Amino acid sequence: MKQGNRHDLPAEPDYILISKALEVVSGKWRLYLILQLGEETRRYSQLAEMLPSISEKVLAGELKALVVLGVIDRKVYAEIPPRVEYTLTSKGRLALPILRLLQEIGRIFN
Amino acid sequence: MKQGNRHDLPAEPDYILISKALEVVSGKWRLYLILQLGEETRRYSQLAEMLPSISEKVLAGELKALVVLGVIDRKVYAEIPPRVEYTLTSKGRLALPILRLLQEIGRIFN
DNA sequence: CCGTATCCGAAATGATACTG
DNA sequence: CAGTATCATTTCGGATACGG
Repeated sequence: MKQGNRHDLPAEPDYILISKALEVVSGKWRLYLILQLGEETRRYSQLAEMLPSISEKVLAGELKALVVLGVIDRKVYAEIPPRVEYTLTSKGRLALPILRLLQEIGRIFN
Repeated sequence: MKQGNRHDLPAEPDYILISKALEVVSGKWRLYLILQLGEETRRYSQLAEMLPSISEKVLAGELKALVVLGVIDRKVYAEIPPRVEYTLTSKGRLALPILRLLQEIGRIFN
């Protein structure tokens, strides 16, 4: 009979976790958006300038998705004209170093 | 006037690198495929079993894309019946630890 | 055994005009 | 300023049948 099955599974990849990770980075702009934001706080218009060729619909949609995922926070100021600021959440800051490492992958295969 | 502009750019994310990195991981199955393969050598049919719900067209397409990217090697044996084996390239093995880290991102946002 | 060819529907992306 | 609404276009994933 089997005894002591520590290490029985050779760290089999978990599709659920991978899908969730891909939600965070996937899309043409999502990862780039997170990396551009970094530890800073940025207004909507600043982000729009940083990603020159993204359409408004897509930018707004990606930001909304990242808020829902818990990657970024959205703070609205009741001013005129309106001001909306985006910042990484604590989870987002936790993930940031790993996401920065992903750029190394790009370097490897370039 | 400005002097000594080392570090003028605060490590601005490079869209080219990021795109390349996303090519490696993106798609519903690509990252999962790499992680399942790991350091092993696997036949086409073995990979097909590991990803039960992937269609043949997509599996063949993803494998071909990963070969072109330089992530995996494809080795054909002139036997009957034919045998085709896939293995990570040296670049692929270099990238593997980072790709495994990506699963942690999934854990963070679960 | 290891794919390719074809077709289809769904999803992602984008251009543009408009609004609180 | 910070988005939403609408429509057009492109890309993706999947089912299935067939080929070397």
